[in-house]
Formats: sequence, structure tokens, C-alpha cells
Amino acid sequence: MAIQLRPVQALRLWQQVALHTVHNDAHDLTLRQMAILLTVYLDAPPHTVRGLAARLGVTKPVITRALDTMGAMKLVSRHRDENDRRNVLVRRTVEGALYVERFGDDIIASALQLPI
Amino acid sequence: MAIQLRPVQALRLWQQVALHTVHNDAHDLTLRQMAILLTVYLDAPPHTVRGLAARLGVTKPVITRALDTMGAMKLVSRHRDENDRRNVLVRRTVEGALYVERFGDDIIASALQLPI
DNA sequence: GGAAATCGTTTCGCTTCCGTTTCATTTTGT
DNA sequence: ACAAAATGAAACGGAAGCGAAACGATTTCC
Repeated sequence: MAIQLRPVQALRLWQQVALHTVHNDAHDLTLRQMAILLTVYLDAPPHTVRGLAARLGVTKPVITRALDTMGAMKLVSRHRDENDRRNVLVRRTVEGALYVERFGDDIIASALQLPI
Repeated sequence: MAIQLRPVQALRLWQQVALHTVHNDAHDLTLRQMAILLTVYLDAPPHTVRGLAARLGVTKPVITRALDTMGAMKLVSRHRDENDRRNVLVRRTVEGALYVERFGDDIIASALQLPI
């Protein structure tokens, strides 16, 4: 059965997660960075810079910069593709998986407290 | 009945909305700005700079700057409190209400398409 | 083999956001 | 009346992101 949200529930959910993230999250990712992170962790690999740029509808430098930032945070890692050395493959990390998992828990907790 | 999400559903929902927003939204609000906007539109007024700062757990200049930005976008408006002229009251706008409404629709649409 | 295409990165100038501090205005308390 | 407190905005220096263009490294295509 599909997840059906009423408008106030949908907006409340987003508000609560946003408030919680602003309040407690040290990483302070932008929406673009979050979109990249979740795509790397939810979509099937491999993930290339070009592929991520296409998925988000942004230019490649946007991806490169986001990977710089999130790489320094150890949320993702970069590796040369040995089959085609022009490519860079973005891979998950233990820290990133933990971060994404906790973020999902926050969403679930907020959803449970939504008004009926 | 409460809204119950499984981890993959919660994360997929956030990913889809993030991707959609990055792709289509011209405003490009930060997470803090979004938290402020939704609080103004969902919580009961009046909304002061100090109150919003406390709600988000950030300093007042953060709120002031966010209101500058979102005021220029006409998503919120500022008015002196005539009862206590030290206060500034943040109010909703027609444009802002429309923006929030559309954002809610995006969340609902993404939720409907979640895997079971 | 060599030109062309592809891929990710770097550079450039610009804008925006950040935290901290300082300031002007207004209200409160005595 | 007047000092103290409270409120929001402005100033400051620093960090990070943006789009566009240019750049090396690698592969593809004749």
C-alpha cells in the first residue's frame, strides 16, 4: 500500500527533519550534497561524476566540489576506474553509511510523530 | 493511524524530493532557510527573530540574514510590532504560501511513488 | 599512429553564507 | 528621569559555493 500524506503532514515532516538536522547535525550539508549522498547510497553503483551530474541536472564541477567536501568529511570516497581510467568511481564509506542510516532514523521518528 | 516508514522508504523519499528540488527549484534555499520558512508557515504566529533563532537553535544574525534573502524573494515579509516596537514580526506572503504549497505537493507525489 | 572526443579537475571572478562583535532603537525597572 | 536590559540590524573578516571557461589525462575512431 502506497504512502499517502496529507499536505500538512508532508510539510510538517519536512519541517521537523529540517529543524532536527539544523539543530543536531555537525556536517551541515547543502541540499545538493545531500542529493548526491543519498543517490550514492540508494542507487545501484557504479557512480561516476558525469552520471551524478546528469542525475541532479547540474554541471560536473558541482559534483567535483561536493565530492571534495564530502570526501573531507569521509562520507564518500573516490577511486579511479581501472577499466576506463578517465572515470572516477564514487564509493560508499563506513562513516557515510552510518550517517545515512541515522538520517533515515530521524525521518522515521519524525514521521511517527506526525499529526493524524 | 501513524505514518510508518521503513528505512529505505524514508531515505528514498528524501532523495526524490531533494533531486526534484535541485532540478526544478529556482529559489535554492538552504536547509536553514527552509526550516525558517516552514516554521513561519506551519507554526502559529507571531514569529519574531528571537523566537525563530530559539526554535532553530541558531544566532539572531542567522535569522536576520535569512529573512533578508527570503524577503527579497518575497517568500516572507517583515513588519514592526506596534505593541513592542523592538520586535519584528515575520509574516506570510501570497508568494510564500504558494511556494510552500507546491513544495508540499512535491513531497506527497514522491511519497506516493515509494517502493512498498 | 594521430586527430577528435570524453572525463574529471582546476581556475577565474563573483556571490552568499557563516560567527562574532558592535550598534541604534525601544522597553523595563527603580 | 535614567540606568539597565532586550531586540534586531549592520559591520567585519573568513570560508564555501556558484557558473563558465580552460586544462591535462585517457580513450576512441579512422
